[in-house]
Amino acid sequence: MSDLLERLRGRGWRMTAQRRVVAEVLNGDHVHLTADEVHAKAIAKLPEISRATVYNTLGEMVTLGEVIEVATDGRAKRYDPNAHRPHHHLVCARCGAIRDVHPTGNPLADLPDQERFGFTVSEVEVTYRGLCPHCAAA
Amino acid sequence: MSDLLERLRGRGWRMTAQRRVVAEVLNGDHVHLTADEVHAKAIAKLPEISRATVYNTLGEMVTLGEVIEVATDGRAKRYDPNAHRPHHHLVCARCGAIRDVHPTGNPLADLPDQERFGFTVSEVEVTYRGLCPHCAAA
DNA sequence: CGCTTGACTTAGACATTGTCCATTGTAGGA
DNA sequence: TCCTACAATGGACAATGTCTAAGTCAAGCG
Ligand SMILES: [Mn+2]
Ligand SMILES: [Mn+2]
Ligand SMILES: [Zn+2]
Ligand SMILES: [Zn+2]
Repeated sequence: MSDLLERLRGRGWRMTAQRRVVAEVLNGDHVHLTADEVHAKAIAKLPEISRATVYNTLGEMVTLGEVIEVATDGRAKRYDPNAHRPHHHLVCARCGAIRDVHPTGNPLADLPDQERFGFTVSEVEVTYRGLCPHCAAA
Repeated sequence: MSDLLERLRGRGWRMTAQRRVVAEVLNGDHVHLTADEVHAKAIAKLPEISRATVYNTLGEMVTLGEVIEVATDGRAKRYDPNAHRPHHHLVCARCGAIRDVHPTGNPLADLPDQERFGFTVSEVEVTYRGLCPHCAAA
């Protein structure tokens, strides 16, 4: 079952049906759902779950570092349960499909000092864009 | 004056006071304003300019490739007049300050074939995050 | 077990960001 | 100067996200 759920239990969370369902919906690989997509899938399992609870629960998971917020387009944020293995994203410009990718090399090392403007740089986020096999064929 | 304005004129744009003002507001380096920030600055020069016109004009500039849309946070898109020199971004996680940066190396080359899942990858976008000198001092 | 209580959920109002449309205005050529 | 196609405007609407007041319930305790 859900690793995510186990970790949350271990953090002293009160276990409610709503939180269980949100965690279940987020289970899996290459999962990058918007809050409203999570809500829709959650409703299928627990019809009375509210939008506010989905937003609250996702926000808490992010705060705990168990879920990552990803903003690949200028639209809705996406929620990514793959929080414990650093990775980047490959996005289809046409259909929006998103895959986790693990580039070689360290982009942080590619930013020279004189390009840092005195910033303390701690993090880097890489988004590759292109066409997925299906969209490229069309 | 505005290079941007010159290029737009060259593309056969009808020159209106509104378009002139939007182009003026976007003039400069390291400029990454939201649509509503552009609107606020535009109003200071031309009080009757409407929000819809600012959105329209920005959208047209993006379509023409004279301005880039940047989505560094999950909030409002930002509009970047630096469209003719490829670059990436360095963002202060605290105050939101954004600088253009030019990393060495090519991140596209760092994505191995087996990490491409059959995608045709054409573009890569890198966002560095950290603290600007001012925020790091506080 | 069945209370108690503070944490959780809910519905819906509200905020922000962005899009669309019908109407009015005007830049630029004839 | 006049015409007209293109542009600007205000406001309705849509999508996403935040907040609050009131009701509900998980879980620790007697
Ligand atoms: Mn991911
Ligand atoms: Mn830029
Ligand atoms: Zn696709
Ligand atoms: Zn800062």
